[in-house]
Amino acid sequence: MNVATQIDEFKNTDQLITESIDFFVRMMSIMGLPRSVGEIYGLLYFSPDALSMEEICTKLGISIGSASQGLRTLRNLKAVKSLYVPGKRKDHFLAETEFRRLFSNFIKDEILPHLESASQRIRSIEEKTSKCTDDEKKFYEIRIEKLKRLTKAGKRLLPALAGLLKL
Amino acid sequence: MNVATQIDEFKNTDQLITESIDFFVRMMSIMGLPRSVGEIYGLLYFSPDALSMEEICTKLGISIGSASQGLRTLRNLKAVKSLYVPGKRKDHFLAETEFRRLFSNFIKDEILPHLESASQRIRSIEEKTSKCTDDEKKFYEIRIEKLKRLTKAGKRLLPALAGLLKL
DNA sequence: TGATTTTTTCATTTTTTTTTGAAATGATTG
DNA sequence: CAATCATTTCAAAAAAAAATGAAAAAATCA
Repeated sequence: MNVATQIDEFKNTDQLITESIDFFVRMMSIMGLPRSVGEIYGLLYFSPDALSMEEICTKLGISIGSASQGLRTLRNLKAVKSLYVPGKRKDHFLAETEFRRLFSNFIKDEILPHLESASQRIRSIEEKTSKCTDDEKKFYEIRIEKLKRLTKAGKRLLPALAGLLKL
Repeated sequence: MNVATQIDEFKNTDQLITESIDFFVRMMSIMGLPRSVGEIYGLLYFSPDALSMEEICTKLGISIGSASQGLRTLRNLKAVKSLYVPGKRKDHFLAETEFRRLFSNFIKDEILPHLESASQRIRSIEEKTSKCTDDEKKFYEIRIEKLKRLTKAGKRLLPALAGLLKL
């Protein structure tokens, strides 16, 4: 294999990783996660070998602080797992490729808590209608009912959504 | 009705609106929409009468720029409709309370376009594997297949999700 | 245990997003 | 059609979010 071919192949894998990073940066940003989180996951997703935090920093050109925080986020979502590599001291990370689990964790951690507190807030709104006139009450109660149905539907549908992702 | 009662009732409705704004600011922020958009929708959701932009600015203490931009966003999502009020020059706004439509517009406008461009990006990733060795190719192809299934499932499930929201 | 390496934390800086409001544009009225 | 009022636009300011990296903490080794 000559040098030119080596360079070609290097560039090729490199471009593939770049596209992967681009893909996941956008996907994670839809979920409201910072750029660095998408970059790390995108890098790991197409890495055959587990990478250390240092390698992640070097390859992505991000700080150790970002890498540490980003890996924590991904670990919490169960989107990466750390792997013991014999003879090496550093932790090594692999992408968890089951998106179903990733999304169900995202929904559980980031969305459902909001829906829970939403239910409380609706109850608090409901109390505030007690002193209204009957006409006002009627108007408010219809809207409150809609909010209740919305949160109920959300709590029911969102976890089901993750379950449907049989990939 | 004495003054004390009037004040009580004013405060009561006021608190109700405050809670409503709080509710929708959080909900819209899950969808990645700015605070002001949630504020406007929260105010309109519990307003029996259509409000002008000026009234919205005054009641929320936001600038006309924010109100104009926020109303545009909400109009695009079909989350508010403007109403002609006879004898008045200004436009007046009412909340659209069918959440199903609101979410399906959100998915259509904000999520599906990303999924479309994701499909293209996956194709681009696929091309980059052509020069890899067979072993590498095998590894990459499995992951690419997973990405394809993910975007396919997304395109199928997300619109269905909005349809299931029979409120 | 003490020395060395790795990881986390968090105050500070940088970047990005949102808001503001004055000027431009558009709409309505007499 | 000129005058007035309403709305949009957009450059600049303010606020919020994310990234940085040095210091602290934790883990590993000999």
